[in-house]
Amino acid sequence: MPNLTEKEWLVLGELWNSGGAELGALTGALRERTGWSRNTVLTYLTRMEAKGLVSIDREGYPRKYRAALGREECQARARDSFLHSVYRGSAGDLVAAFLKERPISAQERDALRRLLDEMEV
Amino acid sequence: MPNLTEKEWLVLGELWNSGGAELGALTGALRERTGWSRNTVLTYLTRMEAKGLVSIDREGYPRKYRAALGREECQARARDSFLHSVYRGSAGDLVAAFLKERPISAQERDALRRLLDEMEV
DNA sequence: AACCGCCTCCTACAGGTGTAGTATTATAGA
DNA sequence: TCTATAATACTACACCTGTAGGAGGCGGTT
Repeated sequence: MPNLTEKEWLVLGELWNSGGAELGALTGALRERTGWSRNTVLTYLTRMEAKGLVSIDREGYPRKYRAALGREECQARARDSFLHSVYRGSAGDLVAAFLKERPISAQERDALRRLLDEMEV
Repeated sequence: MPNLTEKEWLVLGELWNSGGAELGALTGALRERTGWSRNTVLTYLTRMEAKGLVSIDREGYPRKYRAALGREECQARARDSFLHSVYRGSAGDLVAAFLKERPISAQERDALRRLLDEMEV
């Protein structure tokens, strides 16, 4: 499974949010961010099925389209590829860069501190 | 400038490391990770010049090939795109996911704590 | 039964990416 | 100066991606 494209993340994002949808609903949900025609959405779905990213339930009409992989799993793959391509494997540099650039909330800071403490052990 | 591909990161990585190189040296440096022929490397270089990623110094022969953008700059773009596509903008989630998965060294942990403390202000 | 609107299938097509082969040119060494 | 070798230029080609259009099927409404 190669990396997902930006558009594929959009499609999967809607499928994860909705837990699966029919074409019309999905096209509607994607309209704002993409402006895609129904046919374009359908092309994505069928191509993504061939890649094992989407599963199409062909019982019933209209079909039901679902994400074939979990969000976590896809994120994990994407992290790995990003870490290696962009930061040559240095997770510390990567995390520092994100933290420096994107101010995060106090709660998130605390959560991260707790995370660091747990790692201590 | 669209996102860099994995291979483009490899090419730029060598150019950043070496500070610029001639074709033979670059092909050699990439050989282990890619196995590319000289021609393939050259194709990357000329296409990447067209995209503004590489600058070709045509004074002298052989040419000198250099990265046209800084590593930091490219990483920043990549971070942004990754953050939005994969974590829908939630830097906290993203950082937590990297930390959970990749154990980092004690020094890095301390560095991150200091970073979090600085952010406090 | 006919029609309308959605759904699905099939087809298309341009531009990008990965990976060279071939032809030509420049250079350095014999 | 002739020549092997490296560098460059030009061309190729298959597969992927983005983005549909057209034709026909299905089901609910008159």
